[in-house]
Amino acid sequence: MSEKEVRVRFAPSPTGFVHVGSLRTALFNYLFARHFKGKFVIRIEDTDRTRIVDGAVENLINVLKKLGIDYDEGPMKEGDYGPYYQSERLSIYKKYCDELIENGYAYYAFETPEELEEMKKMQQLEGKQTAYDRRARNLTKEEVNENLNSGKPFVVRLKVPLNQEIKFTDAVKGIIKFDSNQVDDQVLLKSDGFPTYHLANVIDDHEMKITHIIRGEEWITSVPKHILLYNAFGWDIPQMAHVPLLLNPDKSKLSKRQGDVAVEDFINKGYLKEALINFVALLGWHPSEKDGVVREIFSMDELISNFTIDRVQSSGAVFNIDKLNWMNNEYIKNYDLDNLFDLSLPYFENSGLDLNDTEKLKFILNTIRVYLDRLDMIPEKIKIFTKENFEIPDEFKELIYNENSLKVFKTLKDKVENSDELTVDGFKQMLNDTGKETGVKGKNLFKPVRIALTGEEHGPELPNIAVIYGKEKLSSLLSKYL
RNA sequence: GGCCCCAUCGACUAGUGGUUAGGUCGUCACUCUUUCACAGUGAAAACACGGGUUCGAGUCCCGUUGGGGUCACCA
Repeated sequence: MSEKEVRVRFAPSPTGFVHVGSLRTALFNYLFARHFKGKFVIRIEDTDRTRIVDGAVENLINVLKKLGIDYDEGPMKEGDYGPYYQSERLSIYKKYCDELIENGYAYYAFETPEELEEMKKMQQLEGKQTAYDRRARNLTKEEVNENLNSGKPFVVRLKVPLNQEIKFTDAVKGIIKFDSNQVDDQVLLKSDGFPTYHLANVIDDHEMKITHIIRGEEWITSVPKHILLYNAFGWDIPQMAHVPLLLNPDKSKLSKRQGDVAVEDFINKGYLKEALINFVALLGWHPSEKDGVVREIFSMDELISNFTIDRVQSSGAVFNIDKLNWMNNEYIKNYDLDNLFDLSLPYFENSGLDLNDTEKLKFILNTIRVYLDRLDMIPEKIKIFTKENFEIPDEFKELIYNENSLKVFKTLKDKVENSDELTVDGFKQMLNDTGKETGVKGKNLFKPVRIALTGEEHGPELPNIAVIYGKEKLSSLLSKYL
């Protein structure tokens, strides 16, 4: 057996946003290709003209790019096996489809959608399984020609051989068998001249020399049709790998009904690409634990070097947003501050803070990053630095308006005003000195100061807040209570 | 319902015949921090069930139950 170059493909249909399930499939394909130094192809499955959404392809490529998933061949990146839009390959499908008919592997059918609907209804009424009853197989050559010549709309259907066992080995599921009698005479070519997924996908995967098909588990039941087609053409069947589904918390197939599924939404909410990739990769896949070392955080390069199909889980994985949040926070805490700042800047807009004062903004970001699960939590977390003329909540009034606190505010204010530049350590020192000089300590020292400065009981480190405020604001706030 | 797939803590998973069944998220407690968070330590928490095979099954086989997917001129 000669070593063939690994070629995998991600074959989405351009119907709009990018589903996280699609992202996971794309990622697995990408990781697999990169791991084996092969090629990652993107092919657009746009054979359903009714579902095409403008700009969907651009959006898709864009999202993948944003997340660091690049491809070798596909839209806007022509390779040796294009075109990569199925809608531009119609003549190829036509050619092969004719071949199938000629060799008796497929046949013309002329039922109208209404007739089919009627048939289905009858089957349901009789309590039978609904499936095409293969009636057009009985048409004589003459009848077929007559229909064709009269311009009657037609489809081409797969002529499924009866009483056969169809068997294949899936790289993640193992051996899977089907009874051919259960397989529908699937439509291969629609009446509008476009192929269905089944025909197009088999032809393209062959023509594009795809070696491994990595896709979602929902495709398993259509594999027999594909195998029949490969056999009819006399082609080699690529290695199949059906990866488990991503699930809602209730274990049903991950859907929009139960929360966000659009990758765009996650990006907009301020999930970092590293976190998204890391998290999604770990849904249904996990490297073996080498020497008992267990890890959760992986860079893209580490994912690539570790990724193999045999480590893919065979059962579905619930999309656990809590863990994503944790992981995103891990990345936010450890990210290079300058890079994180670039990503964060949009979230500082309309905050009232001076966007040109990057040093200050970075300092603020650095003090609040530990609280951020997502970048879009920034506005909420920086409110504390910008609010004006806040009221002291009733429950804290007693703590603020008393003799001790008065002493503290007064002393601290003097120190602040007499200081040179305000620093974290400097303010810490002032606070300590204030405690010593006034005799107020512990909770009675820190809590009133915090509340006087922020109006809130909890928040970031006091000295950081002081530095962010600056001398002027600090002393004017303190003055209010004197 | 037919067909197909799946089954380890609430979730993600490690485990490939001999383990006190390990880790991560989440939960709870304690420590640290004169706040919250972070960090650290610890706790509760799982092999769906029933039969085999075997000296020995979470690991292999069969069945049951449960969950999921799919049954289009959509992908």
